[in-house]
Amino acid sequence: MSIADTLKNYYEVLSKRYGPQKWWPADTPFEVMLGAILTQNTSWANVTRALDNLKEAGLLSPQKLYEIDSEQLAQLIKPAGYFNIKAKRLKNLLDWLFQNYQGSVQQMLADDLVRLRPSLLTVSGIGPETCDSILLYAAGKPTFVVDTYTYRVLVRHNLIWEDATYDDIKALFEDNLPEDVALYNEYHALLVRVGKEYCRPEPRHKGCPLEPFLP
DNA sequence: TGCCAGGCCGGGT
DNA sequence: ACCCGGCATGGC
Repeated sequence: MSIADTLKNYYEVLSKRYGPQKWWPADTPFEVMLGAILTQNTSWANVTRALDNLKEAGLLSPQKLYEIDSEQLAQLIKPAGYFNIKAKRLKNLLDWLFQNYQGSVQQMLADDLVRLRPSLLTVSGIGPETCDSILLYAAGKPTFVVDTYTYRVLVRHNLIWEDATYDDIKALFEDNLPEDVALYNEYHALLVRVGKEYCRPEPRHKGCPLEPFLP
């Protein structure tokens, strides 16, 4: 069976087992952007507290966050952890948004993926996963998001070697699936879902069968 | 109680 | 080109 068929079958099995995942959990594209940084190596429950603080303070707008000072921002996002560094990273993102798009999320969303991605990756604090999360879930661009669960699930199925890079894994999906935003959206969410349940950090489960994928 | 969570950076080899 | 320590809160 081809890789394309295998990936398609994985998707079907996961989709039938878990149903629609309804990602990304946010009200606006801008909120997705903030959440993408806040959730770096952090549980989503802690991120929602930080976002609630910002929402209560009436700061869920580019202009407001651009104007607030980093120390004050850090205190508000404290529940998300790494609050000092994440406050700076949010500021870096806002600086980028104002320098390139006059602070307009709508302008940014309208830009092309091929221009947007390299540009966003120059922002300090935005690595490949955060970048692709913003592009897929906020901007609706066809770019596959890879995360630690994606890696673990694929390794467990011997679909990649342990030394596979982010770009290797991203290309595996993009080269073997139709370029479909809705599919990329749901597939990543499902990989996170199954990964949380079955793929604890190695080597604890090394060699264990990944039950949802068994015939 | 320690381990883990929807990573990334910067300095050292 | 890798490798690793640091960053930090909250749940189980």
